[in-house]
Amino acid sequence: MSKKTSLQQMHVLANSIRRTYNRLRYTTDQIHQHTELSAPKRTLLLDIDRDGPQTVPVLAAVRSVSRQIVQIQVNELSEAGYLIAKENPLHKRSLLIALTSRGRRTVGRLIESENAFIAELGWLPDSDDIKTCCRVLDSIYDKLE
Amino acid sequence: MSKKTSLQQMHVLANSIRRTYNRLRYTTDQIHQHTELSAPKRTLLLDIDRDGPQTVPVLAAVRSVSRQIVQIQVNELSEAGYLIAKENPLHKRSLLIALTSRGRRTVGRLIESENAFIAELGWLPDSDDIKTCCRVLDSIYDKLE
DNA sequence: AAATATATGACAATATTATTGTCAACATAA
DNA sequence: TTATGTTGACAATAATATTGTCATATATTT
Repeated sequence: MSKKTSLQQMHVLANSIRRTYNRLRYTTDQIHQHTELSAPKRTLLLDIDRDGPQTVPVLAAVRSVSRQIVQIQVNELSEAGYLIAKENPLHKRSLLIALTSRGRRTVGRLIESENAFIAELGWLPDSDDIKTCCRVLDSIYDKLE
Repeated sequence: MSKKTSLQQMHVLANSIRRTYNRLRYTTDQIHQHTELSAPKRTLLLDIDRDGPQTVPVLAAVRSVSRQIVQIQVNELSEAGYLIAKENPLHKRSLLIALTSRGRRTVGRLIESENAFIAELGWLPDSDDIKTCCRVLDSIYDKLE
């Protein structure tokens, strides 16, 4: 496989990532239309649910966006009762943003709704292929850090 | 492999897609910082370069966004001399949006810059893995249509 | 310990992206 | 031909995001 061809493959992959991301966002927007949660806010809740309480600057770095916009989203989600700032043993000023019990219940419902949608779709990619896909995407993410 | 586990895998994959997409956008924004082209505009140019002239409604559908915002972006890119509307043999009113020669040169430079970045990075995923990754992402895109 | 540099959260101003809704004119289908 | 749908233009608005500033707390260096 020539280097040129691999480069071309990467452009094709980047395109697939982009359009699949957009369609995923569109589809999940539809699924969660009745909630007050936008795509970035759902992402924040899901990230914190999966990876545990984190500081705002860390959440921003993971998402490759400015810390200011994450701060705003976190503040709004906190006001709405989904998130709460907890003491950070490693840093007295930068608090850990955690899910409230309401936030946890909401994340549970989000995941449930998406699972129901997938079930209705009646299709999933091959399990090993999913693993490969995650591995490739995560390695790209890591290399671009 | 139980159904439950596959569902969980899908959530993990969705997360990998989202964060890799965001990092790709951030990185390419850096690479093309000196140009006047935002990420959505670059995407439009690249899409038209790869798939040929298309109508605004089709470009919007592929991207899962409203036709109005695509119309605006196309109009701005046309004013800037990157795109031009051409007669559509299949539809007298909905014109085909095509690259101008300036647009083609610009796309060439975009791809060149990204290739140079990848070269500097000195790393690419395994070729077969890229193929698998594209296949999985494209099948998800298709199923969610 | 003191001085310096950095990080954080709050706030403001602004830009960009995107949605929704409307309209007139045209195109397509019945 | 008539009915229906599509398209591009325009407007109003919302959401997302960047950039910059500031005061203060934290971390680092001397």
